[in-house]
Amino acid sequence: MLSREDKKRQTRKSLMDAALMLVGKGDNFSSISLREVAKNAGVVPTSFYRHFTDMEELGLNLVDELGMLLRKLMRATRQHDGSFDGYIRSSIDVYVDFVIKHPNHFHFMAQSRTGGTHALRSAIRNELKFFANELASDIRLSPMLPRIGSEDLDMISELIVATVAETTIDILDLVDVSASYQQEFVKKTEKKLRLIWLGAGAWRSPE
Amino acid sequence: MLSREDKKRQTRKSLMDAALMLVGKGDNFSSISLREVAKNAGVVPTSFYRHFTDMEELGLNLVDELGMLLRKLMRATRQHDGSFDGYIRSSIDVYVDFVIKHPNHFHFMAQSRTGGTHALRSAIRNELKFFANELASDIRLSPMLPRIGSEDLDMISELIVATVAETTIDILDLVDVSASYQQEFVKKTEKKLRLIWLGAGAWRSPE
DNA sequence: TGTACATCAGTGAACGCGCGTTCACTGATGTAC
DNA sequence: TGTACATCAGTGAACGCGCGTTCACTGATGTAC
Repeated sequence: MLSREDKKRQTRKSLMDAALMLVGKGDNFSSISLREVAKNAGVVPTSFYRHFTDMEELGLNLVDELGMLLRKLMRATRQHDGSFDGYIRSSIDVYVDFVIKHPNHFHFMAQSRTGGTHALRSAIRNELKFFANELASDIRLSPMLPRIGSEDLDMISELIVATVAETTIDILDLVDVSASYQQEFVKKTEKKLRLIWLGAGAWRSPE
Repeated sequence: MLSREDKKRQTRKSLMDAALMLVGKGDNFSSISLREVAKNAGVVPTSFYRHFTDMEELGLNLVDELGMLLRKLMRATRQHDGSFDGYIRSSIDVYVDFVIKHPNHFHFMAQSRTGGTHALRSAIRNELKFFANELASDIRLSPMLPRIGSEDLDMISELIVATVAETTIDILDLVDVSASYQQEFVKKTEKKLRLIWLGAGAWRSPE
């Protein structure tokens, strides 16, 4: 038997999942109604208030969930086999699989990053900033770019994260497209990151 | 005296401007109501139907307007003074000024690219594709990257446009920030594009 | 273990409001002669 | 130039609907003794 607390957690999860499902279906998070969310969670509209004060608070909790996913993604990316040549390729493969596995979260992220309330936008910006910082740390600890200054490493990490973010928008629109086209897309993305990496290798920070 | 046709064009413009204004104010285009738009255009809601069948059609016309702006931007960017070293820097300056001058159109673009209806998203994707193609043509006609294959030039142009698009999101959030921070931001953006350009210079297309 | 009471997640009725859309209309502008 | 008619952008009333939010409630779970 579930405790009262467990049941509450479960309903809360249902509400968040219902919102994500509606986003995945094509609705914009900013125009999803509280009543629609409650209905899809199998609960009466007034129950919503037992969990969130409004849709924005639910959204902020979705950003937290997204943050946890991104951390999971980082761990997965770090478990590459050490061969540097395959590093970029395997990272992209991991990333594409990850986005395809959690499309709704990434739809929500892409949407709310540009179209959410101020609080939502800045919460998402923070997550992406964190991601870029982690990437910079990884590079810093590796022997890959020894000559780059710390500030420039941040710049490079931001550039990589931005490129990945742009790619994500395309991946999400790629769902209903042939497998061969998907493969071509992954190849092109790989080229873009290799080119950035080439530029980073040639980059000289001011002394 | 204005002709009936002129007056109609004027009202139509007011409706589109009203929608843009609401987007600039922070509302999401996908949750702006037809009635709100009509009210802000100084017209009764039913008048809306004399001009557009629904908000999506108005949005598609905003994309057309955006397209014209982007063409104007290209022309402005091409009028650089020929010195290559300053090319990237002056392009960025032109771009930042341009976004700051038309913030509402760019807010609309950023928002609807990820959060609009299918038709809106693909209309915007086409505009960006056109922009990238024009950029690729310019590079192709210049002596800047003679060794790059045509397909790879497309890839590089896409990468540049994607970076600019990401930057745009930041510029739009930069409005209420100190001028010195803005300057620092422009410098960082310049570095990113220089790094891509460095990578492109080192890139070797497969024979 | 059993009883009496407290907690509180979820209910259901009700509210006032703005929504998109319909319809018949008005009256200024445009056209034909 | 003047008259008679056609066009059509904009009006205003009306509709049914889903919205967010309030409120008093119910009844299962949890706690104290």
